[in-house]
Amino acid sequence: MTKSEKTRQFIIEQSAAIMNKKGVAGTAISDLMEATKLAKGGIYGNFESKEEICTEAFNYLAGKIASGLDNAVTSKSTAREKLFALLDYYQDNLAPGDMGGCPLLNFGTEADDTNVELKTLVAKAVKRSQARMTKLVEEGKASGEFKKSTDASLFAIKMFAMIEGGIFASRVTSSKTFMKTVVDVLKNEIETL
Amino acid sequence: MTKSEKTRQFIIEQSAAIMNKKGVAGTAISDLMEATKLAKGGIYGNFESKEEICTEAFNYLAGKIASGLDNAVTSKSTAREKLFALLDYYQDNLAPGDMGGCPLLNFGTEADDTNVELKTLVAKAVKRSQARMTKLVEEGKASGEFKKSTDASLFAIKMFAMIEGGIFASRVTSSKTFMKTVVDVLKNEIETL
DNA sequence: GTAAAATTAGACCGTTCGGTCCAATTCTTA
DNA sequence: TAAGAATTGGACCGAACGGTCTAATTTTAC
Repeated sequence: MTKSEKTRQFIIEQSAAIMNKKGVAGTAISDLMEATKLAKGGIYGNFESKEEICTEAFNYLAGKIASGLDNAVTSKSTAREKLFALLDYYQDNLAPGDMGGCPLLNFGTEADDTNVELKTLVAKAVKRSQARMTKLVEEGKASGEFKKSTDASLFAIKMFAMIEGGIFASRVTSSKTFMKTVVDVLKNEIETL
Repeated sequence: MTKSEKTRQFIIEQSAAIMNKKGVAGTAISDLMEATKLAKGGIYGNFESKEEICTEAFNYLAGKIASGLDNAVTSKSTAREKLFALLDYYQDNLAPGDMGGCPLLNFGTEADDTNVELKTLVAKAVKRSQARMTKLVEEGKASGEFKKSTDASLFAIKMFAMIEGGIFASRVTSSKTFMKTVVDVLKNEIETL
């Protein structure tokens, strides 16, 4: 990894955290200069535009969450445990107030009326998230843990919506109980699949 | 209603639609000047700051939705019908792509790390939304429509999370099927309360 | 170690930002 | 309808915006 590749990655990571909190429009290049301790030339020597930084920042965050989820999930053996671990990951890493919240939600709500390319990127990440959940339920059906009559993708959609809604409500009300309630409800429903 | 009161209200309404779509940070005063056909003095003669416009814009949108929901709900007689009407309202008015989406979600996700006062305002609106749903379920319990064992506020939290998550997913993926699925799931669950 | 290549600092650019201010206009009231 | 009050247009302000460019520095490769 060459020096400038490291610098580029460093800029992406710092920018991602800031943009996830302040939004893309709310983040100025000067914010990134401050966070990275780089001057303007250092930023624009590695990126063509703010747009590019924003795209890479989202991809970085989405990838980080994806691997975090994969990590949490693969350490478990049953489908039930895997779904529980997935829920715990969302609850512990995306809902708390000190984090920026869910990047899908943050970038998605900002982009949906303003930035077609970013919106498309977020839409794909949403579908991947759903697909991951669907797959876990399917696994449970295949292993005999869950009923064959369970509609995996239907439950995945429901679960995804509740998680994102729960993260939103928890963050805006500054209370983790909201997200906890949502996760508990989902865990109870998983037991009946 | 004096002239300037009308102008003020007009500015709020125009600004609300724009800010709900482009976000607060993404909306410039020049956008509001263009939309209202007013010059800068016309705007700042009626408001102290962009912040104030933004606050009023959110209050306007939240109020509009609240009265829209009240309207939809009061036209029905049973609790089941009222909850269905509420769901239909969200599905028809907040999820479609040509609308700006749910203001709670839009203003909330932007404000939660950047604007404490607005965040507080959104949090209150979230609680009112939940309270409305809780009340409807409670009414159903009182009338004998729903089981006495139903946890009204628990179901309200679940419903709220699913609605907001559904709106988000539908908008970012540009497909109404997501929201439709969520609403159908909720309607089925209401039948079992 | 040195020369060439890549990278960065920071002055600079035109534009746009939120906001002020006063003259001109438009409403209000009698 | 005339005088006074309220409202608005638009020039103006300093600051901040995203982005460019070049000279200086740092990496890299030999």
